Amino acid sequence: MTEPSGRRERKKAATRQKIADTALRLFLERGYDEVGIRDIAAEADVAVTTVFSHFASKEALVFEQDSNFEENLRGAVEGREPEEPLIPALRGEIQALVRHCTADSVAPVWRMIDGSPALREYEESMRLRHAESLAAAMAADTGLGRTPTACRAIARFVVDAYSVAREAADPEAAVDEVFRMIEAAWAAASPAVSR
Amino acid sequence: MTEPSGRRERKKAATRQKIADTALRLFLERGYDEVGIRDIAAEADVAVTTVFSHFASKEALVFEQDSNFEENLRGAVEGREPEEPLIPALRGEIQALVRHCTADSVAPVWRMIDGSPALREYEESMRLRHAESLAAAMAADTGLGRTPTACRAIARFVVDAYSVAREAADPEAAVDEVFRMIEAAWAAASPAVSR
DNA sequence: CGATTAAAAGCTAACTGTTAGCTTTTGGTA
DNA sequence: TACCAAAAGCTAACAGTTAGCTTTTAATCG
Repeated sequence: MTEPSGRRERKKAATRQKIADTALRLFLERGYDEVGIRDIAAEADVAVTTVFSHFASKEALVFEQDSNFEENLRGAVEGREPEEPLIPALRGEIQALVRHCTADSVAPVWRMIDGSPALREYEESMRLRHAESLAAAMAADTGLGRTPTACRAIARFVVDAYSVAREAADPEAAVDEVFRMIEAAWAAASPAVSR
Repeated sequence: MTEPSGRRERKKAATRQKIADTALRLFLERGYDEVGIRDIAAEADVAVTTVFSHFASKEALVFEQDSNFEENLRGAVEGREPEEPLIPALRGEIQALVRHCTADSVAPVWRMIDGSPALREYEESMRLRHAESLAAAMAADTGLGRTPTACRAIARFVVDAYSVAREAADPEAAVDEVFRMIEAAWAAASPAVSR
């Protein structure tokens, strides 16, 4: 029960990275559906079980870096200045995320995702988990003065904004458009307005 | 290319029904994860391939009757009186659907669904398809005067209302609460208000 | 240093949902 | 009756995933 001095963790991380890199490369070369787990394992020179000890599923191989989506959203709620309004903070976060996924450097990856129903489904259900986490963060902020139901609804709306924007012709404008709607919904959920 | 006189279709429907009934019974008896497709096929006395010729997946066996969710939503948009406002019509539909799934008679089924991550995911992705269909119906109604992006967003919000309400303590009140927010969002998407 | 422990990786073999390919049965029609 | 096409069946496989067990190896301790 002492501090591990690093090499083990580094090797583990290296293995993980090698698997992710190999998988992504093969996916882009041959197409997601054309690459099996056994192919990835062979090419990365690891056992199949090792792949699954690092990634929960085949789809997870594609979204390995996006684990900070959730954190970022929660952070936008928890780490904002006192009296800084919530919705614009969230809009900023979503705007940044949308900008990030529409960047040219990752375009092939997103084209692949859009082309695979399995990956689209996986992404949506991932976003749902993010929405639940966001709702929890909002519900924990007592200063907001909204019901848990309103928080859950807004959290979903925010994640919807991301999804809708990604398939819009002008994603950044779409984020603004949807957030104007969310702002209104948020205002309508204020206790002063309801009834 | 003549009119089939019925028996064939009746037998087919009977087979389908028998499979669905058997599956649901086994699921409720033993739990969703404890029942395999091969078990269902054996108990219903059909081949495994027959199960899949009637249902696209194991999860679909659970949601066999819910195919009208989509129709109902589309119908609420397309089949309403001229000048009848959209949002209340949709609220009525969602309210009816929520009431339907919280009825005592189907409670065990929904308890089962809530207990299985696979089923919850499947349901959510089903609802997403419904939202897309709803968005298309809304976009087709030229009288609404909203952008396609706004339609897509509202369609998702409406489906969110259903999901949020289902997990709320008082589902029907939650529908009303979320729809007050949706109403505001819809108003904010009006061309007159944007900017 | 050598002994020990536990994490990480490997191997094999299976399970489960799903599909392809082909044959048999059966209702409907000419 | 002969024939057609839909429905159902059978076998075998594929692909993702997991369980069970063994081997390697980084880190710790006597």
